[in-house]
Amino acid sequence: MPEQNFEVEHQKALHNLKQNLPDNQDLDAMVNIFKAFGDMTRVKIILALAETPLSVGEIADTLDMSQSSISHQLSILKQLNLVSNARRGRNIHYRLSDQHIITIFKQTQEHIIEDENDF
Amino acid sequence: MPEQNFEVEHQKALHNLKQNLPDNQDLDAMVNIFKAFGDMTRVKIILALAETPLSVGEIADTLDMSQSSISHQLSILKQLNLVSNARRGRNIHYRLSDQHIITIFKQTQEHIIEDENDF
DNA sequence: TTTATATATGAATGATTGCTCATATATTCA
DNA sequence: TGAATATATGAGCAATCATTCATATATAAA
Repeated sequence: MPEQNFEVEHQKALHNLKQNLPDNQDLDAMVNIFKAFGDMTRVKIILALAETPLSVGEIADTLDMSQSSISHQLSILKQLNLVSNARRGRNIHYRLSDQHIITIFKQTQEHIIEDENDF
Repeated sequence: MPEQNFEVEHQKALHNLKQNLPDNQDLDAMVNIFKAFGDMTRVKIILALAETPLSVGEIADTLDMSQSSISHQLSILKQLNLVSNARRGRNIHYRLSDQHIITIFKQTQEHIIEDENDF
């Protein structure tokens, strides 16, 4: 009876899930990063910074958005350690903190592409 | 003058960025997926489904949340093709659509872990 | 067919969020 | 030092969102 075997395995997995509920605190950090990625402005900022470090003004100019708006978003990205900044002359240049970010984006693109092929 | 060289390269990159603005339509799909990942309930659902397919009721029970709430969230995940479903007896079982999702989560965990090591 | 069970769905609501506007802070230049 | 420039920040507002509650739908069991 393979059908019953499946059911037994399923019940075991279900029981394990209830015991091993994923830790809220660890997941929180992940959820916050995904929240940061879940906004078009921030994604565009990240993609721009993937090409070259940029000042706040350059980003605002490139994305055709207000300085204030960009500054607000950068402070969110900075708080999450997704970007870092340093003064350069009279500007402040931002850069990506690490390359994982781009890997995550690429991985997501692949999911989307596979999806499109389903039709 | 390496300093000026840097500046020239930077100006080139900046100019390219303005011409090659990332395509809104493509990015939209990505942003929507990240939005889906940017919620604790949905992340927990996904992590649970990574272990085994589950019915709506089983998910609600495992996460200790209302059936309605879980059902609403599942419909969001389904619309994005992140999960699929199929009737099994009197229940409806949900499963992850593809394994990319877990890869993305793991990649994000690695970013977080590297971050913690900075202190 | 009637009843029970599982899931889906729509409206309402409180909370979160992204932008704008005004203004504060900080650094450079004259 | 004083003026100009670049960035940051706080309050306010409209829009989005996650949950709840009530109820509809659909399948299975009796």
